[in-house]
Amino acid sequence: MAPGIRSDKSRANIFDVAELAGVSIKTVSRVVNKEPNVQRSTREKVESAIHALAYRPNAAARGLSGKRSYVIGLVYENPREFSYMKDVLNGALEACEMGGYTLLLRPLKLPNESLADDIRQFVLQTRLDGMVLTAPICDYSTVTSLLAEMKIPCALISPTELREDRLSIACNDEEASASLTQILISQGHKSIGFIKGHPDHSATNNRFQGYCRALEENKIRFSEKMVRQGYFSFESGKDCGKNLMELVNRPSAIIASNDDMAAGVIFEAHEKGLKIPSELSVVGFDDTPIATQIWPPLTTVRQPIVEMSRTLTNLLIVELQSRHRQLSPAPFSCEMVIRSSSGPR
Amino acid sequence: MAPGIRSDKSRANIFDVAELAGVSIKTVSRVVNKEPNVQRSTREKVESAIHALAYRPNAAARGLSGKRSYVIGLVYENPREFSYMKDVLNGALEACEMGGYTLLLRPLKLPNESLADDIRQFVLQTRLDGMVLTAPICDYSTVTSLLAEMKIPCALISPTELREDRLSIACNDEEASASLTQILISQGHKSIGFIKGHPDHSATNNRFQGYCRALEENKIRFSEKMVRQGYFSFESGKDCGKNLMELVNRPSAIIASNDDMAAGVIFEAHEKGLKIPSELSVVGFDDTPIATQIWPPLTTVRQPIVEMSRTLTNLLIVELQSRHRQLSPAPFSCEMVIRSSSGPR
DNA sequence: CTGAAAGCGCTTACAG
DNA sequence: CTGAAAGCGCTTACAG
Repeated sequence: MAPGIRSDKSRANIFDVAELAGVSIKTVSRVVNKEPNVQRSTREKVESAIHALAYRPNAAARGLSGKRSYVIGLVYENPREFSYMKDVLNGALEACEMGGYTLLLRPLKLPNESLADDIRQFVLQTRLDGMVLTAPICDYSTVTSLLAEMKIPCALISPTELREDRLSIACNDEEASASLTQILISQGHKSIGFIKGHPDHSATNNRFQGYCRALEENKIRFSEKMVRQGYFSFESGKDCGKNLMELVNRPSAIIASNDDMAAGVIFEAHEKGLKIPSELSVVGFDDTPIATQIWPPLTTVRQPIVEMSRTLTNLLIVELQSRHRQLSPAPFSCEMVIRSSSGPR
Repeated sequence: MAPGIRSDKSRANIFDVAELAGVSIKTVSRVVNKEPNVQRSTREKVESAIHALAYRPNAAARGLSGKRSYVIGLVYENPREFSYMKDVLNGALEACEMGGYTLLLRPLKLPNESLADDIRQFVLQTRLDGMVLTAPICDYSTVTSLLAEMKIPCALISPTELREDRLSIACNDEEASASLTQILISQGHKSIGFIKGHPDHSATNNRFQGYCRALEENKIRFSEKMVRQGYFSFESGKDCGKNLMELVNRPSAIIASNDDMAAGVIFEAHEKGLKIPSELSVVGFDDTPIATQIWPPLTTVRQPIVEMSRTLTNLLIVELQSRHRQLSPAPFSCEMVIRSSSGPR
């Protein structure tokens, strides 16, 4: 139960706090909004009144009188496999809860001709203060320029292009991919297949580049035949995997650009009776739950998605509150997770 | 671009609409809120003014002056495997979008001593109008009685106890489980292991009862030795599966109460070199993505979760708007999905 | 460092 | 069936 000092109304408002603290409502407002220029003793009086009355500012009143809604939108392509988005969601929720913001979700279907218009409607309807955009939506200039025009600050998760003037976050995909490839090479693999991700995602090219670099550093000749275009889906992994396994000189290892595709490759290997890892090593990216739920468990790369999303959303909140641009953080590091789907050739 | 009739303000408000339609703001309000007692011709004038000005009611103003926030909360236990929640979320989002409501998420950790207090804070902070509760939170009487006391209408997804006075939704788990068991029995299985779900979920007992009934109907003696207590997690499925496989008379088939646990059983069978389905049939429940991403693909039961969640949330919205209790829908039907993880003994 | 006044855009309660 | 007035609980813009 909340302390029941007043019984006539269900909740204390700013006048109640002002009265108890012996100040004006404007001063209460200053304290609540952490504005400077409040005398320490005054601030303390107000804070204790707020505490005594269990006062919580009314979001509707704030939204109506002020120019902000304290709402942040999260726009994403509604995925079949939600593991990645779940982490993005949890990170953003944590940051919003900490910062006193509300998170609103807007799943979208892609491709979508009315994308920009859908997002415009979303902004107008909810009057949100800022927006978190996930890949690949964060790379569509129709979207980003619309939001710039509407003056909605936004924060991008893993965009293709890192720009100084946009809050964004990324991880060192290229390096992680090179390390993963290097591990396989060190285990004696010389013929390594690579399944690319969806072409619209920044991670796709970065991971591919890392693979190429590791081959080069080890003087292994790159071959187009070893590369397939996937789309991050389990099915595409299955198809590409099948294709690679049916090559006359089939690779002894396959790198899939995410775990779902790697699971597809492993599924296909089972179908073909190929033993993993003795006959074929398979590795993925992301360390989503599926990595430990298939057999054998998957060697992969852990990306700190929750932390990235939380950090980015938090920076967006700081930017909204301070009304000053924030610097994007440096790329986050990934971690190799070695399990039994890969091994020496 | 919205039609730019006015250029002094960014958006039309209720006064602009009233002026253009030649009525009072109260009449506009009536039309917007679909109240009866508005003359047809008046309604049409107002509607065309609304359209011409691209008017959208300001949620903050509504929330401040009215007694409703048009916000619905969704409370759930934050799961490691999000497949089920993803469907719940999507169904609820769809219903909210259709009905002009906003959905707010509140993931919680269980067990949680301050559960009721966390939910109270959530309600007070967001001033939500109604709440959707998922299992097992919907069965905690501390939560439901708190919400009743706070007069927050709520809607329960798969509660243990279906009550006339609470909006809730369920599927015919018991029947689906009996059918699934019957399929195995018809294929010649006489020794069938069963892994229960988390004891706090209603589905757990229903699915177990269906299993028992099918055995009985086929005059197969029930044995406690064939039953294990799982917790819906992959790990618990692995442990229980291992346990059952190590019995002197091991079962020829195992029913796991959800897909994640069935995936755990299959993982363990791979570890032990047991062939599926020739040496062991394994079936699950829910038809989540993992069912088709492991090898061999899983025989399971499809529960129309998106549809259930959408239907329930929609009923809650109708209840909130009409302020009249709605009847809970009849249990939804599940569908058998036969894949290759099960087969004749 | 602090406060009095106006106003955000709706709904409620009341009147006719 | 329709409308004029009051007020929801804050913030803004201004004054001191």
